[in-house]
Amino acid sequence: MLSPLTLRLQAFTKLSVADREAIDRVSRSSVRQVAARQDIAREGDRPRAVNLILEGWACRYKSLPDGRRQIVSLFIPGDLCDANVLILKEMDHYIGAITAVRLAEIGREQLEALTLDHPRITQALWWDALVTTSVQREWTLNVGQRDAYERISHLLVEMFLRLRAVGLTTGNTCPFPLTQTDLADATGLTAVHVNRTLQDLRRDGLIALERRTLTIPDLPRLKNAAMFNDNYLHLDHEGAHLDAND
Amino acid sequence: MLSPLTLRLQAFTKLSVADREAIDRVSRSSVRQVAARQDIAREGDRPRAVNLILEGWACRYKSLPDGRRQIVSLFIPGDLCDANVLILKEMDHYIGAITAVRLAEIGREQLEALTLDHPRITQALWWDALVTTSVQREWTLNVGQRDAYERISHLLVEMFLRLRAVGLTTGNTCPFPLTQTDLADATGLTAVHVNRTLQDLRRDGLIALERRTLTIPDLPRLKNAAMFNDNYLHLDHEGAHLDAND
DNA sequence: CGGGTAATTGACCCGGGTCAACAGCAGTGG
DNA sequence: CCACTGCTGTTGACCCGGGTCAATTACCCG
Repeated sequence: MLSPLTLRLQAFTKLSVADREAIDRVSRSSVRQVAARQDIAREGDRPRAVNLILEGWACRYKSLPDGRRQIVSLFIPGDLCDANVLILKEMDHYIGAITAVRLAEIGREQLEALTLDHPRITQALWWDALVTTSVQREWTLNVGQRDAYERISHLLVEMFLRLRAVGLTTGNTCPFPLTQTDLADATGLTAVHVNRTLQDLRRDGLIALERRTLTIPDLPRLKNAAMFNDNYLHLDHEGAHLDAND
Repeated sequence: MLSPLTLRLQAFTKLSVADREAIDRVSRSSVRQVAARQDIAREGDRPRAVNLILEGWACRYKSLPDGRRQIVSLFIPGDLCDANVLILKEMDHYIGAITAVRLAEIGREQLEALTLDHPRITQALWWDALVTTSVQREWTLNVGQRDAYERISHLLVEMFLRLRAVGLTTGNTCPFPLTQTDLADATGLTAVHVNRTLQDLRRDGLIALERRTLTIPDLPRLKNAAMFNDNYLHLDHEGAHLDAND
């Protein structure tokens, strides 16, 4: 049973036993529990640590002075919410817990030790950072060009695939704790319209979504509706040439 | 006269003479000229080099199967269009020239040599990558939450500030080579609506824009209209503690 | 001067927003 | 066990920001 972070990084490269143990050690170091709907970090804070999500869902969000709010990223177990990798002086966004969250705070020294001793992990963390940015670009496309039906479909497919990559799906089902208001904030729609669009998706047999559980009866069909191209997730084991030989 | 990249990185940290010379050397290594409106890199390509823009404007864009197109980033002199820093296997987006562009292709070996010998540059490149991602998040917010008037204002302010940081403004004026169609693709609006909104901005005395030249008579007022918060550009010399001591 | 790209305008329409009421359900305390 | 509270989801009526379509009008460049 591998940790979610290990599973995630292995989408890029196979890690050695020593690599995996190092990750496990770091994951157990400084664990923090955050209640649902609480902020994990605030805009204006000085970044203190990289947060590794161990359990639960979180998000990155930004807001405008008049209260409009945009969720710009979602985090699931195995995701690093790089609090800007300790280079930037000040957070320019919030990180908030959606469900109750268990996370590991990885300090600067630990991170440096980890990367110094484990070049494959360093590479894998780079991969992780690049993929995160790539996802952010896809979100810009999503919000900028897709209509409501495509946009919500796209988000659902993305989360399903990301959850599957860390072993958190069961068949064609996965947990989906976002409220319709959250979905609205993530897609740039209103909660009312999200509600109506979800009903359309259900009517068309593309999804079932109830009690915070999402079922996708026919993934290719939903992908199609979303114009989903998974190249931006870079899940195809691209660092194979670096694989540990054990 | 410092190169745009040096100027840009100095927003983060002061570089030593040796650092600057190393950057200059790399900037002169493998220079390529691309005509306006040509692609610099294509989706599906294997990334070959990091492209450093020396002159002209370029953009990163993604498109949907039915032709809808989203410009997700703009590049000006001094910007690195990391072609995924050579870790990812395949480009998930296009890079296109807006004007004629002169760029330097920085290969893997050169990049490694540069960072190995110049730790301050390594830090500065990290800063650059983080800021790029931060800008991407702000674009998601922009397209997701701001209305047309705010959205276009925001883009204009951002580009003005970025140009100013690399010495390419003159007073309250800067070059602005985007067509209204480009602006539309970058903001998720239609060209028709961009046209009408620009007229509103002109009527309100917030901008003058003609012959590819932008003038901002009252920057604070335009910032205000855009709900612009420049924290996401991280231009405040945050790596001061690393400054070269010469 | 001709041809092509970019900007502009008008008429009309629609996806999605707004407002407001209400229903379902979980948790909480008595 | 029940009443209360508050969040989440749902629905209807109506409206508006921005899209669509199509026709002109600059403008640029060879």
